Amino acid sequence: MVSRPRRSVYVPQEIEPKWQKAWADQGVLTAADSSPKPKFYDLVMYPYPSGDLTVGHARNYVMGDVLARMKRMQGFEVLHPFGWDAFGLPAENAAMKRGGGLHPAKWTRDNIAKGKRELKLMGILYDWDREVSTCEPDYYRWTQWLFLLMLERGLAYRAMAPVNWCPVDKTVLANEQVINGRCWRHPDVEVEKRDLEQWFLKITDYADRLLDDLAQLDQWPQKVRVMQTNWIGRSVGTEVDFAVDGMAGESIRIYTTRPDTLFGATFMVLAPEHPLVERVTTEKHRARVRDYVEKARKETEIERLSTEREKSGVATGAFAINPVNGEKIPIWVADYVLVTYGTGAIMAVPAHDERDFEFARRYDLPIREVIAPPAGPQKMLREAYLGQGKMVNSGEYNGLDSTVAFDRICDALEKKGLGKRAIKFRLRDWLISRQRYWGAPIPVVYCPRDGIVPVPKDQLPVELPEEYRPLAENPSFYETTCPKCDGPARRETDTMDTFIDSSWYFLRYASPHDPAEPFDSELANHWMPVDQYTGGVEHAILHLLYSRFFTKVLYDAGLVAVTEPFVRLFNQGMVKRFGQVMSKSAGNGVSIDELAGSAGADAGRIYEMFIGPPEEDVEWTEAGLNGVVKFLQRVWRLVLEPESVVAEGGEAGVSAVDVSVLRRKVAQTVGKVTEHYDELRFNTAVAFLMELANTMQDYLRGGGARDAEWDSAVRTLVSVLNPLAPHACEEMWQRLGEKGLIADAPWPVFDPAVAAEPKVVLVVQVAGKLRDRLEVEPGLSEADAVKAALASEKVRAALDPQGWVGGQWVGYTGW
RNA sequence: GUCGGCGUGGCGGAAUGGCAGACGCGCCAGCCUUAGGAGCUGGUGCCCGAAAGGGCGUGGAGGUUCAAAUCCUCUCGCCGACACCA
Repeated sequence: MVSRPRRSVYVPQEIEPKWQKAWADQGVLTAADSSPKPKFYDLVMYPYPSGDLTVGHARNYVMGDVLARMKRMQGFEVLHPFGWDAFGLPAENAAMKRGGGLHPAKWTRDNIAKGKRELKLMGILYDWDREVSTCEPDYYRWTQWLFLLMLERGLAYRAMAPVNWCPVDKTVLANEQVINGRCWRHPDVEVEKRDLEQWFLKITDYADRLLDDLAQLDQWPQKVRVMQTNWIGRSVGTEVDFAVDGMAGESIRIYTTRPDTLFGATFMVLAPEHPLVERVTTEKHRARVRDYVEKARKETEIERLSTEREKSGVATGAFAINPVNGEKIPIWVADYVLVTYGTGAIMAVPAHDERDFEFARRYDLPIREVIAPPAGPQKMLREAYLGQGKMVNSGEYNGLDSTVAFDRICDALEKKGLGKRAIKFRLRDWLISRQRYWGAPIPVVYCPRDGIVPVPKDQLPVELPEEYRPLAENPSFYETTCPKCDGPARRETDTMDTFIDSSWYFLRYASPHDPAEPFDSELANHWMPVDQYTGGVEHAILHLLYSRFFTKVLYDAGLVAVTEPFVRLFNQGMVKRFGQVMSKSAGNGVSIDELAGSAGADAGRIYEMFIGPPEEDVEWTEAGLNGVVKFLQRVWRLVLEPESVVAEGGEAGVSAVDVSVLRRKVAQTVGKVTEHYDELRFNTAVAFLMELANTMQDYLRGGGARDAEWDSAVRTLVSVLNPLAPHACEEMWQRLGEKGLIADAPWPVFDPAVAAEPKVVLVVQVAGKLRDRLEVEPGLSEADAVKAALASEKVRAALDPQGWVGGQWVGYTGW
């Protein structure tokens, strides 16, 4: 049965396509590079074109769109671009897994087309003229160019690195593709560790700046800044040389953050990969040490780094001399020491380090306390004491505070040339080589005569061959000539990590078609920095750290004027359904087509904003969506058919909303909604709009005239609702007889004088308890307020018999 | 283990030192009816009460304050990140 609307009813399907076309035809969100208006760069993290876009993914795009539309109405020239992180393992894997032999390029481009259509269906406006796709040669040409820039600046280098290797596929795997130590495609094949020469970027050169500049990012979530701080992991300590006993000239350099515990070192530990292991090991211990090192190398990274596991190690038979007291201490090899951090060797102070303590207990090594806790020396050493305290068992330093001894010991070591202060970072250089087809080829050539030769910039891009097959097995790709000597040479067959593609895409948007350079510096400097960057918290470290690194390198190269790319960062929550993150593959996704075909894109947009706080994960429900549909329908009627709102038979007794209340509510709503959109507090912004609609309805019911005041209220409601529900608002705007698009209409101006309440409620508390509420003039003096309060029967009753608390006025609320 | 976040009605949530529960969902009662997955009115934290009114109430226990969901200490629970970085 078809329900028969008696009035013109809001039918989203009839209006949404029409306005989407109008916006596209009029280029509504096309950003002009030269505009007298102030710029606003509104960016959302571009996605992998994985083809499973749902209303869940659309949520953060809607956030960006609401802001873009408001900023535009407020008179900003808004840059709101979109693009595709189209290269990389996810695209390639998906092509292999789901595409049934489909070429990654075809698969990717098809998904881009699908995704683009769906975003338009949601009414999200991007400047599609600026769309970038990282897998296209006119994009990755510049990714390669930037790699060469890194190379020129000494920031790209080759080095041996242990990597995860799948013996069946004959390829390196990303960490994410190693599941329980096995290849994701061959669950019965264990991944091997291999040493391979790989390309790295020297992000560690920028560790200090990446850390220090976090302080400027005061509009980033605290959480992300803390995560980056921890990831960079700056520590202050000392390097100390321990001579190897009986081996003249041989010494082991260690790094410690606690030189004050030097007297407590009772053994030393080398990482299994430490180059001195072979040399210091005595004949008697050689076989056991070799076994141990061999075993350690076979273990996966995950096993090696597990803190759960009991520590293991072997003695080398060698001894070292503690430089502060001449003591002979044994040298061990143990895999709890990492060759990649510090110097790959440590002095072990079991009394004051948990890990050394555990190891000493296991192998029955001595434990000597050298820092006494404030409560005095521990009689029974049951656990390591990590804090500061008075020095004991430390020769001339005894009795000093350990924080003082720290510096004295460092000074003494430096004077004798046995050590020096050092700063270490946890951050490692960025391994960017990927043995994959679907990526930007690293633009270098290996020449037997000239060695590593960069491909000249004017010969870029090094294009991916059409044929989908490993580059290292494709002679027509790798067989080439040396750009220097013209002799036969071999191309690099590794491609770049996709995080490189995404480390600069926000700059390409400034001049996406520039044929001569990655971006036009002048335009980049015009649009940068990004004013609002919205995306998932899963990129808190990787993408955001890499982008910051790239920006700083480009700043140093004089190509951009900013040192930080993103002024304000926002991490939105995920949309769940039936308790699980919404996705097509999980089978709980709501597609954008479904939404547009039922409740409509506008209701979907409002619902995505109203569903909960933007940073929280939220649960999608049909009931919640329905509530928003009803709200939109009510607005529709208020705006277009106010006569239908007043029920037949009059509305006597309806709470009176007179015109001054209406006028005030409208002004207050403008103020609050503007503020809350700006702060991305969309859920409460929607609530304010609902309140306004309720007030307007009450006004009509109470017999309010549909005069100029009403007309103004209606237009204001439509204007401030527009960023959330742009199709419906365009339609209402037109039907109201307004000329032009509401997308181009000016944003209502907040007038605090109109918004001010003529009367306020003075809430009187006595001894912390609410006693009365009085209607008073706003801004009345303290004395008058007290007087008014004391005039209240209820207040006086509360005061008696104890009297006025403290005998004085302390404050009031409800202003 | 370390760091961080979060605990508020039946539900999503609002309030960031000053009226707890805005707004919405759901539910209850009623109205209207073209009988709908529609619209409207009123109610809806808990307890006592016919009502007026009173008491209690933001995971728990203390504390600071005239005043605490909000600040502090401890504690329980859930979630997230990092996890041998010397």
